[in-house]
Amino acid sequence: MEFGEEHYAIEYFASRGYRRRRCKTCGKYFWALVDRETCGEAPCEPYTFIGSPPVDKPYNVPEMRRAFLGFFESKGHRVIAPYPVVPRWRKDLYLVSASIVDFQPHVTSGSTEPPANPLVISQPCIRMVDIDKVGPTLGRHLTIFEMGGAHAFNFPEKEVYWKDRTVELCVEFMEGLGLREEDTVFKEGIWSGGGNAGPCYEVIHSGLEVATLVFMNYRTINGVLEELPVRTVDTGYGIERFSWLSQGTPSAFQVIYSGILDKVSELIEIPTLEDEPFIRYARYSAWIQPTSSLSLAEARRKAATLAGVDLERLQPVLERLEQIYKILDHTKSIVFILADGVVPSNSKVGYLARLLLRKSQRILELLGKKDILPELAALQIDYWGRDFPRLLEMRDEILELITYEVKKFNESILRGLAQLEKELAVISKSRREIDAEYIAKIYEERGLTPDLVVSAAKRLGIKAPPMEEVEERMISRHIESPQREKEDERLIEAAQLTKDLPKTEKLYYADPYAAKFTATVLASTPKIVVLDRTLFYPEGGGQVGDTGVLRWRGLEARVIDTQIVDGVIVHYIEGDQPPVGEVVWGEIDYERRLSIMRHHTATHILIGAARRVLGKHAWQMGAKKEAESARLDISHHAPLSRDDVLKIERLANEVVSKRLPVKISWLPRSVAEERYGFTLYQGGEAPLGEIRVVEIEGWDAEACGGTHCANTAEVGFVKILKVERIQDGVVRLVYAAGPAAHRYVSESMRELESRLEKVEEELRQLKLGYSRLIENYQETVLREFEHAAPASTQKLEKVERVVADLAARIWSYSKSYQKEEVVKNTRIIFDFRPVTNVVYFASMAREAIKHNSPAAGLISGRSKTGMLIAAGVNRHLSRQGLSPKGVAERLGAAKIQYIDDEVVVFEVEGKDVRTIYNDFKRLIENLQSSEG
RNA sequence: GGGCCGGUAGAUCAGCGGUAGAUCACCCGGUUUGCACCCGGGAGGUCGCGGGUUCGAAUCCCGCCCGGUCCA
Repeated sequence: MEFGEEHYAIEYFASRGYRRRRCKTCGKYFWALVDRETCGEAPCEPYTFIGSPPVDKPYNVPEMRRAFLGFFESKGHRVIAPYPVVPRWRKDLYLVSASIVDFQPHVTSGSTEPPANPLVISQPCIRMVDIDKVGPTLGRHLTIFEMGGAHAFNFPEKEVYWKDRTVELCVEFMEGLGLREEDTVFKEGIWSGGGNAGPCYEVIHSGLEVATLVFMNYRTINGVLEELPVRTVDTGYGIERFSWLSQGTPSAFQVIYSGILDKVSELIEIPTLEDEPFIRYARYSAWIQPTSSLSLAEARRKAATLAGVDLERLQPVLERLEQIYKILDHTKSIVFILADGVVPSNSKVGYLARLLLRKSQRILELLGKKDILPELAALQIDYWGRDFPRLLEMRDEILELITYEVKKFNESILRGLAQLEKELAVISKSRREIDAEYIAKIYEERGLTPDLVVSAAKRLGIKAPPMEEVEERMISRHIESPQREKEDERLIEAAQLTKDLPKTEKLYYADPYAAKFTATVLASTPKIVVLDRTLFYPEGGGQVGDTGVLRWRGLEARVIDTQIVDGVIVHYIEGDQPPVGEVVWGEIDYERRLSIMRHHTATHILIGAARRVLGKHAWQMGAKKEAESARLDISHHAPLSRDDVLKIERLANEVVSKRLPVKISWLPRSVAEERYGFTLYQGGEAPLGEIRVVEIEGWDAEACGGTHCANTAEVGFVKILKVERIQDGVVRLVYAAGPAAHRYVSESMRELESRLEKVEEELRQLKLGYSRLIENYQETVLREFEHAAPASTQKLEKVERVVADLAARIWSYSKSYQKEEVVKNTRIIFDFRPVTNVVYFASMAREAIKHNSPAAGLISGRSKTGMLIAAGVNRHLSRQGLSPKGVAERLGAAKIQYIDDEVVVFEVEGKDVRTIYNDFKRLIENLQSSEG
């Protein structure tokens, strides 16, 4: 693409006496007041501002920003507050890379009014493309910079200004700084992007490109230029570059970060360079342009040679400085990105945040300062937060995310290194060398940077290829063809049918509670029906399409799904096919729709709750609202704790019970953004035109096209059913609302109950089995015990102890005794045991009465001669006058086998168990009543 | 969204077509009691899930799930 001279030869230049020339070095055309052979842009010429700034006085970045905004404000532009660096209003970009991005595509396409016209903004922009050049080029490349954008949008009915005025304003602004017009060069250029294109001027001063003036007035359709209805003046003034120009320091970083450099140097030593050679080198730094055929080292050497400085002497200090510059730049980018609620992850913008963090952390580790990243970030937040308050608002969250991410990174590296060393140990036995391919593979698989792999290899005495070769290898691995997107076949079919049809009238917005309507059939196939108007909500914004029925002349079609194609709503049907022109009577599945609405409103309630519980970094990453349940994906770095979930659920239900009205309003985009902020775009980019804002007052406001309850109370009840981590940095909540929630809760309770019953039964069986097992063992021991009479007293005592211990265990584990009842205040415990033994029974009785209240125990068993009984009376009970001896007498003991303070074991004859128990019980009852 | 790597005992990992292993942690015994002790013994595994190939699959193939990583 090329634009002829006529696109650049403007009235302004003619009247001022500018001439068009061609640069001897780069061959590009430029316009200038005075005769010159080259365009003047480095590297056609070296920088001339370094060491001798052409601006009246030094400006730091905030000062230059104020000067810029102030100038254009005085020229009738309204100052607009900067937008976030993460463009949630569009999905084709991860980061805002230019000020015009703020107004694309809605304003530049003409579908929305700009917030002001003309307007001026200083927009922080982030570009990752030149990340590897940041540092060595001394500030010409940055990942984050402020683009001073003066924009005018020219509509057919309203012209604001075009090329002449744009150039005039530029010249005037620069002259205000003391930059003489004679030294300024306007280089012809072409700008294109996003299907739009136009001519532009690159504004050069003292070798540096300080601004670009773009005139966006074409779109390219199949390579052919076509005029746009809205012609946009898109100017970008490099705020940092103007500041640099005004101070003439060797590097731009000295200017940009002057406000924090002192504090940074307390954390990490920043070397100083002998001024003279560094200034000379810096003037030629534009020659540092590493490409695939020119390595960074070679580019640096070239600049040093041209500057006539000894690179060998400069290099060690220079390299350290470059690393520090990188850190300064990257940490600023990080805090801006994180301030907009990005959570580092392994995909999309989260990955870019992670990339910056990891690159920074690696450099710090190489510099021996692996712990200071959060502190550096804090310095950046506190400094830039003065001009961008949202950094301060997010301070704690940003630092938390950074600390967490660094921790994860360290773990990942450690894990990777352990693995690598093992592998290398094997390699060292045979080959004793690794190749670039291997190093690249390790980086891709485990994230270990080449320098880590090489140094690990060297420790083991393995040869590694030079870095250049590795870098080349890594670049070449990524030249792969992009994937083609699969289109939904159903939608293709629908698109053909709907191509020439008018947009469907959406009845569901007027009254989301309406269920019945009539409409005329505009098109139909056996599978698809298009009506002139409909109540059926088409799938969109994560809300599923409606189902229902269409009826006419006694015929019927079941609507199984609803979709929208370019504004035309398509009903997918089963059954009869309505002819075109037929008036049909439609009814949506009302209960289903109501449930979906409850789920949709619940989703808005939940995202508000999540942001309050987890932090402002919690953004909606996706959502789906169906009839049975809904799900919401939110960005969050850590797994959700049970407590987090409970809090979110509780907050959500509080909002439900507060009966907050859900208000719907249609607002111009800029008004909505100003009123509600960019959290509007939870659901991603909003369609062009006015924004439909769904607001739960004091809680949540989102751009949303879905159908909602009129009041949060209708949601009824929100229950989170499941929480899962679906991706690094993203957690998913699955939940249900209203009757659907009730169904889930009651079903799961029923299931829980039946499972509990099973478990209890199993436990009972297990205990029984266990006690039976012990008892069997017991029997063996007891037999031995009985036959051991002639053995030594010592041995006998030992066996007795074992028996007593076992009895206690059986008692405490099984607790499966026959009966427990409380008579007045006394607990009576009764058990029957198949195995009889005096010691065993005594222990059992003793266990039975271990309570902090009056308790009596009765253990009985059938012995060879009759019944063996053990009775226990604990001290709480014996205080009331009942002694073991007394019990034995009253129960008719034939022979006392054992007795102590608490327990008595005796034999009885001719009585059954029931009688003995009743006697025992009466004994205690009488005792009580006589006491009372 | 795509590519690559991985998922085997509580932890870290080996095994990669023919009876599931090592180290640490755990339990028992001994030894020691200046401190990642040592010695002997032991318990612990639907080899992520599902399907296929095979006489035979942790191992090969396909699909899914989970984790890591790189890229957009």
